[in-house]
Amino acid sequence: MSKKERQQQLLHIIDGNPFVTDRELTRQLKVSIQTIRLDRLELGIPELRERMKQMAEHSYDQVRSLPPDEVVGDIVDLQLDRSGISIFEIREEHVFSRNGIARGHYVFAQANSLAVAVINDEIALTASADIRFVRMVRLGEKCIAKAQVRSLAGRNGKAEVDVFTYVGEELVFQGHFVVYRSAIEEYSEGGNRSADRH
Amino acid sequence: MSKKERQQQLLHIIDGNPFVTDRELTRQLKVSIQTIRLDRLELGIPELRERMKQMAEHSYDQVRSLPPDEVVGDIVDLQLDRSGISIFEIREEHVFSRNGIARGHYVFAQANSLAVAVINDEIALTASADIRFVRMVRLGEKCIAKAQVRSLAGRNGKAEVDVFTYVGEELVFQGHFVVYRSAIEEYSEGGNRSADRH
DNA sequence: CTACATATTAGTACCTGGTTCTAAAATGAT
DNA sequence: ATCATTTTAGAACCAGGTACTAATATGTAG
Repeated sequence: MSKKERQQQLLHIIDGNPFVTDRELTRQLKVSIQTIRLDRLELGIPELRERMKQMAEHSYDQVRSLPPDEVVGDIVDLQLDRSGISIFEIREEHVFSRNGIARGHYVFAQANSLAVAVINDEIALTASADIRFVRMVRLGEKCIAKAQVRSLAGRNGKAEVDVFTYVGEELVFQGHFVVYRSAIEEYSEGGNRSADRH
Repeated sequence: MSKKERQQQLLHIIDGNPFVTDRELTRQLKVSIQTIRLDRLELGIPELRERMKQMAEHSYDQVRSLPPDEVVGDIVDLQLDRSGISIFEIREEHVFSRNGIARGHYVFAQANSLAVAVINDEIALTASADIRFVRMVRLGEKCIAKAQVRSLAGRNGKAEVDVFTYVGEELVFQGHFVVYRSAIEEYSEGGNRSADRH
C-alpha cells in the first residue's frame, strides 16, 4: 500500500471513528506508530485528545443554548411564548451535491423546530403550515430564523407562529405555523423543550 | 468557607465551565490541588479529559443520527410529470425519543422529495407549500406518499403537485406544493432527482 | 551497482492532567 | 490534651501524546 493510499485510509478511519488512538491505528494499518504520527502531522489531524476537546467544545456551544437533539439549528435566543432565534449553517450534507443548493426540508426543519421550541408547552405539535421558499440557499450560508408568536390560544388551543429566515439581510424563507399545544390525540410533530436549557 | 460550601462552589464552577482544570480550580477556591481532587472524588466528578470525552461521545451519537442521506423515502413508482409513490419507514432516528412520535420535518421531507422528484426537469425547486399534519406518525409506521401533478405550466413555469401520505388506509399528511422548474434565479429547493433511490 | 532521496522505524526526553498511595501537618471539637 | 477530621505534600505512575535525533529500508535514476 502506498503512502497516499494509507493516508486516505487513515482519514477514512478517523472520519468513521474519531475516538481511535494512534495505537489502534497501527494495528489497523500495519505500520509503526511513528508513521501514523507523521501521517497525522502531514494531514493536519490533531491528536485524539484534541479531537475530543474540539467535539466537546463544539457541542457545548450548542448545548449551552438548548437541547440540540430535538432541534435542527442552534437556538441562540428564546423567549418562551414570545420569540426565538436559531442559526443553522448549510453544510455538505444539506445540499444537492450537483449544484450546492440546500434541500428545502432542511430549511423547513429549522423553522419548524424553532416554531415548536418557542411554544412553551410540554407537548407542542405542528398542525399545519403555510410556507414559502423566497430564495434558494447555498452551501456555506448561515440561515438565521426568527420566530414571532402571533397568537396564543389558551391551554390545549392552537398557537400561531411566524418564522422568517434570513441569510444576512436577505429573506430566504417564510412560514406561518399553526402549532397545537397538548393536543396529543391528533396532529403530528412532538416537542419537549420546556425551557430545559442544559 | 466550610467543606460543604466549597464543594457546592466546585460543582457550580464545573457546571458553568466543564473545561476547567484542577489547577484553575485551586486558584479560584484557594485550596491545594489535593483538596480539589478529594472533592472531585467525593462528588463523583470525573477528570477534565473524561468530561470532555463524555461530551464528545454524546454529541457524536447525535450527529451521526441527525441528517440521513439524499432523498428521504424510497421512490417505488414514478411517472414523470404525472405521479409518484414513495415509501418511508419511521425509525428511531426520526422520532422524538421521549414519545416515539415522528418529527414533522421528516414527514415533510418525504413529501417534498417526492414532489420535486415527480417534476421532470433538470432543476426543480420548491417555491411554496401548504401543508397539514393530519395525524401524528409513530415509530415503526410506514408512510406511503402519493403525489399527483395537478398542473404543469410550460418550461420555466411552475407546477403544482399534491401529495397525500398514508399509513395503511389512514391519511396522515397532506400537502400542496408549488414547484418551479429551471427557475434558478429565485426560490429555494434544488432538484437532482433522476430517480436517485438510495 | 552505486548514490541519493524518500519513507519508515526506533528511541529518548518531555508534556499535560491527571490517579493512587503514603504520610505529615493543620484544624476543630470534646 | 486527645482524637477525628481535613488539608496539604510528595513521589510514583499512567495515557496519549509532541518534539527531536538517528538509524534503517526501500525505491529510483544514472
